[in-house]
Amino acid sequence: MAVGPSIARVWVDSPLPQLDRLFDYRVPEALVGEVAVGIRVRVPWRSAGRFVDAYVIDLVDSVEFTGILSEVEAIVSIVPVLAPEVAVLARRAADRAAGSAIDIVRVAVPGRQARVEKAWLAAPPTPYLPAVSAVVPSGYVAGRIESAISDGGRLAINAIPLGVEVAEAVWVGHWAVTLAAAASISLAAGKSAILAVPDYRDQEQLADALAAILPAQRIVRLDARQSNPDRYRAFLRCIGDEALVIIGNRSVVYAPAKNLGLIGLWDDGDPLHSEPLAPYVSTRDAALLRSEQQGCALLFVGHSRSTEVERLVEVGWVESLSPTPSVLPKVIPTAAQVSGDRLAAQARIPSSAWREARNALETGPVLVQVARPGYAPRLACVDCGQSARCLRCEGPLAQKTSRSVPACSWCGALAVDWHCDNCEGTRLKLVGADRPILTVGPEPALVIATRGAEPRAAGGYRAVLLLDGDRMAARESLRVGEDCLRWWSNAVALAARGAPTFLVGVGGALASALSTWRQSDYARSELVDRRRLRFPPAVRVASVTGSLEAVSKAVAAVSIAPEDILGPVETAPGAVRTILRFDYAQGAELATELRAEVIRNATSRRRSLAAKGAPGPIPVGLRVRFDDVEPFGA
DNA sequence: AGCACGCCGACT
DNA sequence: GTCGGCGTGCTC
Repeated sequence: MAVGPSIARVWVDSPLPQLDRLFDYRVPEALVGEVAVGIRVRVPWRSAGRFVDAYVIDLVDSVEFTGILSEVEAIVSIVPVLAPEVAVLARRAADRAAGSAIDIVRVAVPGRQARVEKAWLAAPPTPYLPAVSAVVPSGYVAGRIESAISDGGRLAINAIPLGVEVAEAVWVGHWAVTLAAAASISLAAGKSAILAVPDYRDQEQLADALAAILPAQRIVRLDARQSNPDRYRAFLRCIGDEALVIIGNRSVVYAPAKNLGLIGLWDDGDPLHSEPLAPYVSTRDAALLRSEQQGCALLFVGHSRSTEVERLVEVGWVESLSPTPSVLPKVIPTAAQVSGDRLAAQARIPSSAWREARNALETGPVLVQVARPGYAPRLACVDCGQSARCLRCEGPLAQKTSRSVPACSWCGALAVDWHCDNCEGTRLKLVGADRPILTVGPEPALVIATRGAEPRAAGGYRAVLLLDGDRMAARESLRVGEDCLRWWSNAVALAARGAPTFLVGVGGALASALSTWRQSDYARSELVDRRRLRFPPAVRVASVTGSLEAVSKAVAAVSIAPEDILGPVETAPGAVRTILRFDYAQGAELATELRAEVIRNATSRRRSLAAKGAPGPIPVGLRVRFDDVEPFGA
């Protein structure tokens, strides 16, 4: 007779903070041996006939709880979707952020799809997968990346700003090749790898780079763009015995990877890596926690360096690695000398840049990066749809405002008497953002793209113009410098080897950091400033939001003194926000105390049902957000 | 969230 | 006496 542990300890699937702990249920005779750690079950809740979903976190023989235990009602699925190490990670990440573990689990585990699950369970257990041979990463000191992966090391890798042809006419950034090679090393050693990228376009590149060196059966995509069945199917593939490389956007960091050997993050400074759902744990922080917990390697790869990673380098947690030999792209800041050409001066483009871009356009694609709103809609011929070009210099036409006469973004010439050079049409229309273009060919083309949405060009662009640098740099934000450097650096990396990039209208430290390609130095000096000003990531911050009474009460209840209490300021009608500024060493304790306040607020808050007739202010709960940089304009 | 428990004002 | 108001507390 099979006897198993008879008590299941579960996390119930509820957003209520006061329920974020283990609840014990007896495993009925009929389910002993079937109820397993990591599976979803259904348990009775509060009163007869009511149930909630729950995850089995532990199976034990005895329990401290002295009341009467209820029994597990039913098994939702026998698949252990919440791996023990992911449960531990969820607990630790939630604790650090004063949030609920189940909120992390909700991000980590996709919804069940019965049909998909049935097919997966019916499939033969782990078909044999082709072996993987390790690919040596190119462009870095021999053995450095390899040893980091085998020793569970942590590196901040400066990516090589070039494109690589990984298959016939398939070009990707060198960064993708580096991460793919790293994954192959891990897989060859029998360990899985998780690679997280900020967005879909990056994921495409990474998938291309991986496909070139790994069997398709070893690659799993797990991202938010997938349909629920696709996502669940991909998720289930991770729960096997074979080492896989799992790629996706931020939630992929919680994938149930078998025998995890490596976590790689591309462009950790991209705001898409920050989680908009409570408890707002960024991919970077989750990766740091998980790599430490599981002893796996951790690679941050980027063309520029975030201040957060630079801080980790300075405290010695992460080691910086630059390409050997160094690769220096040709970046020409053109802040001071504005063109002598009268018309080009109007558009504030130096004539040298203007001339080179024009010449480059004879031989191949040219990229023009513009700031997000304003310029972005392109002008096209009403009749044939071709993009409108300047009659004088072939530059892109744009409208400053909806009322203004279209003008050339390069030479400034007004597009009066314009005609289409394709069909001789004379009318222009604004074309909104049509489907995003991911790639362009090697033939001459003028590509105008908003920052962060630049297509990659086969063989690289012959010239790159960073047109709205001054506009981007003028934004009022704590992170404006590192953001600009990231946007520009990523665009620079799309240029062909030796092709020029012109940074228009920007000077100073930012321009020299870009032209000398020393983003780490910039991050370091930025961090010096943040230390002086006591801004994150030199210090940590947490925001506390809610009604004035709730926030005041919570802040007053904190026993340890943060360095600073800023606010409260009104952020919405009836809601205020206070910011606590504190040292890293205080983080854990502060999180614990604020968490207790959130729970206290949730359990004591009562709506005045008397005011039914009069719709009073919407009652707001107490919300705590750690490392919230939004108040700093990020 | 819901839902039961519990302790004070007008009632068959 | 007791029916029922909704503030308070709990969920294994």
